[in-house]
Amino acid sequence: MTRPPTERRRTLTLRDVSEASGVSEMTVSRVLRNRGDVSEATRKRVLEAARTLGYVPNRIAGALASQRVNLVAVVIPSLSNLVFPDVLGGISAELEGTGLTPVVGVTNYRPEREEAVLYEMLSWRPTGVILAGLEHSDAARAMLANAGAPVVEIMDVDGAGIDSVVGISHRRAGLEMARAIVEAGYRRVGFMGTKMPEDHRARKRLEGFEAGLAEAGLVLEDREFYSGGSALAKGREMTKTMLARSPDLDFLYYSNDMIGAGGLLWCLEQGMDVPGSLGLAGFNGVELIEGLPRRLASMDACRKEIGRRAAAIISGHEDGGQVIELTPSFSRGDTIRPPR
Amino acid sequence: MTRPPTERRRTLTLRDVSEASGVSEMTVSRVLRNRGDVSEATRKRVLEAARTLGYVPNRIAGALASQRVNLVAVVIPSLSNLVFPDVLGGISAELEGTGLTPVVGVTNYRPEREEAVLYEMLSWRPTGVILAGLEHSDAARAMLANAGAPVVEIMDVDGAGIDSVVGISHRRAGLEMARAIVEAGYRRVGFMGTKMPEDHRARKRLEGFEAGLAEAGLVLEDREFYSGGSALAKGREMTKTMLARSPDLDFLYYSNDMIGAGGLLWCLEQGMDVPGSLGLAGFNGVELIEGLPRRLASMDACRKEIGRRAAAIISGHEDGGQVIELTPSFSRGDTIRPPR
DNA sequence: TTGAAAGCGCTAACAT
DNA sequence: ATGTTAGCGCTTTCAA
Repeated sequence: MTRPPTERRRTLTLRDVSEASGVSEMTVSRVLRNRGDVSEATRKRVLEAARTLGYVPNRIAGALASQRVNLVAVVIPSLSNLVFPDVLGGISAELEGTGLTPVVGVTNYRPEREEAVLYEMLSWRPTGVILAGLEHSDAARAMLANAGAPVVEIMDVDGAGIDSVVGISHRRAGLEMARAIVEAGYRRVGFMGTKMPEDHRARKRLEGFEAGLAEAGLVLEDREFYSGGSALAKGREMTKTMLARSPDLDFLYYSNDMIGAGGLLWCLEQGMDVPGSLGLAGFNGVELIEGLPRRLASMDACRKEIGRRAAAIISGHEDGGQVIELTPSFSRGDTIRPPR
Repeated sequence: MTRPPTERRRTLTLRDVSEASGVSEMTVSRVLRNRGDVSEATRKRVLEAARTLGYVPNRIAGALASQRVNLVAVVIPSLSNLVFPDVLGGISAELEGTGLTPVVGVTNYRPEREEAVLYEMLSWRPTGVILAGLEHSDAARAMLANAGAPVVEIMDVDGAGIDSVVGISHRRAGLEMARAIVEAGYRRVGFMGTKMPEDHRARKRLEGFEAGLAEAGLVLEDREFYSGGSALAKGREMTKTMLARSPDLDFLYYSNDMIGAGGLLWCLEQGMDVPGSLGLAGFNGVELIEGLPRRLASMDACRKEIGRRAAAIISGHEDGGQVIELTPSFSRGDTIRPPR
C-alpha cells in the first residue's frame, strides 16, 4: 500500500522561466542568484516570469553543478530534553543571514542511530557538521574524517575531538557542584539520574561529582536511576523512595533540572526544611526553574552559546580546529544554604 | 571573514569505488542500492571496496538522476513549545523503515519565516510536506500547490486545507472546556495566554471558549497576555496580577499547561482552595502535569497521533486528500471540581 | 549478470 | 550584458 516512495510530478525548471521571459537560461539563473551583471530591464522580466509561474529553483541540480550545499548537519540525541532546542536556537541565530540552513537529525542516544543519521546527512554533502558529544563509533569517526567538511563536536570537552570542539567540562561541573555542597556543610549526599549508559555527559558529571566528594572524604550515600515517563513525576517518586530508604541524607543531587524540580516540589509538600536540613541541586539552568516555589540550585550548561560558537565555526566567522571550553555558571538558588 | 560559504574538499565518487574494485560504476551503483541481479562475488568485492574507502554515496547526484528524494519537509512554529517535539516523535516513528527522512524547519510563528523556510525546503524537492496550521500567505499556498508533492497541514481542522489535513478542532476544544467549567458551576472566569496574534490555534481555542461561556450567558471577566520568558514564571506572575485585579474570579483558563502549572503552584502556595473556590485548566496534556502537586485539568492535543497520521499520508500508508479530525481527550485532573 | 550511453537541472568557465 | 558549452555524480534505459 505504500506509495512508490518518492516519485513526483514534474516541477518547473529554469527553462520554463527562460521561455516565459524570453531570456536565456543562463541569464535567468544569474538573476535568480543575484550574480553577475544583469540589466535592470531583463532582471525585472525574469523576476516577473518566475513569480507568476511560481518557480522554485531546484537546489539538487544547483548543488550538483556548483559543488556547494548550503546545509549544516546538526546531530543531537534528543529534542525532548529542553537542552537541545536551546542549542538549536543558538545555531539558527548565528546562521541567520549566512545563507546556511541547519538540518537536524536525532539519535535518541543510540550509537547505531547516530551512525545511520550521519551517513544519511553526509550523503547530502553538507557544508559542515555539528554533533553532540565526543563518543562516536569508529565508523562514524571514519565518515566524519572523510566528510570533507568541518566538524564541530559540541556540549562536552572531556575527551579527544575530531576537528573543532565547543562545550563545557561536565566532569568539572560535577566536581564544582560537589565542592559547593561540601563547603555549605552538607555531608550525606544522594544522587538521582537517568538510566542511560550512553549519556556520557551525565556520566562524567557524576564522576566529577564523586571526585569532588572524595576530596572531602565523602562518598555518595545512595543513588537511583530512572528511564522514561514524566521527568517531573519521576523526580518526585525517586525522591520519595530514596528518602524513605536513606532518611538521613542531607543533600540530593539530580542529573537534570526537571527531576530536581519534581524532587523540590515533593520536599516542599512534605514540609521539609529546604535548604536548611536538606539541600537540592539540578543541572542545566533551564528556564523552568525560574517559576518554581524556590529557585533550584543549578549549573548553566551554556546551551545557546555553545550553539552559537559552533555555528560560527562552520560559517567561518570563527576559527576551527580548536577546543573551546566555556565556563558554566553556578547558581546557588534557594536550595543550597550559604557556605558556613 | 566568512569562509566562502560552501566550498569543500572533493569526496569519493562511485568511480573511486569502481576503480578500487575493478567493477563498472553501473554495477557498483546496483550493489549499493540493492537493485538488479549482481553475483555474490562482485557484490562482496564492491561492498568491501566501498567500506574500506569509506565511501558515502552522493544523494545530490542520485536524486537529480533518479528524480526521487527521500526527504519529508516538516514545517513547525517552534521547538521550545513541548508540543512539537511530540509531533516530530510521531512523524519519525511512522517514517521509520520507509526510507523517508523528516527534515525540520522552524518558523517562530512568523508568516514571512514560514514562506522562506518553505521556499528553502521545496527547493530540495521533498517527497512530501507536513506543516502546522491552515493559515498561510498566498505565496506559500501557491508554492505548495505547485510543489508536486503531497501536503499535509496538521494540528488544526478549523478552516480550509490545501490537500490533506490532520488535527483537532481547537474551537471545539475551547468550547468543551467552557462547557465543563460551566457544568461544574464556575461562573466568573478569567483567561491567560500568549500575546501572539499569529498563534491561530490559541486564538480559536479562546473563541470557542468564549462561545461556550456565552451559551450559559457568561462572559470572560478578565484576560491577560504575556510573551517571552519562562512560561512557568509568567503563569505565576499573571495569576497573581489577575487575582489582585479581579479577586472574585472562580476559574482561570490558561492557553497552555506550562503557564497553568505556574498558576497552580502559586495558588497552592497561597493556600487557596483548588478546585473548591478556584478552578484551573490548561491545554495540551503535556507529560509535565503528571508531576505537579495536583494534576492540572487539560485537554490532550493528540500530538503524537497527529504526527503519525500525517506521516502515514506522506508515506502512502494512508489515503490523502481528506480532513482527519481527531478527538482530544479532556481530563478533569484535580483542578476542576466534579459537575454539580 | 554486466556494461555503455544519455541525461537529470543547474552553474562554471568561457565566449561574444 | 548576455549567450554557449561542458560537465557535476549519479541512475535510467537499452544493449550485450
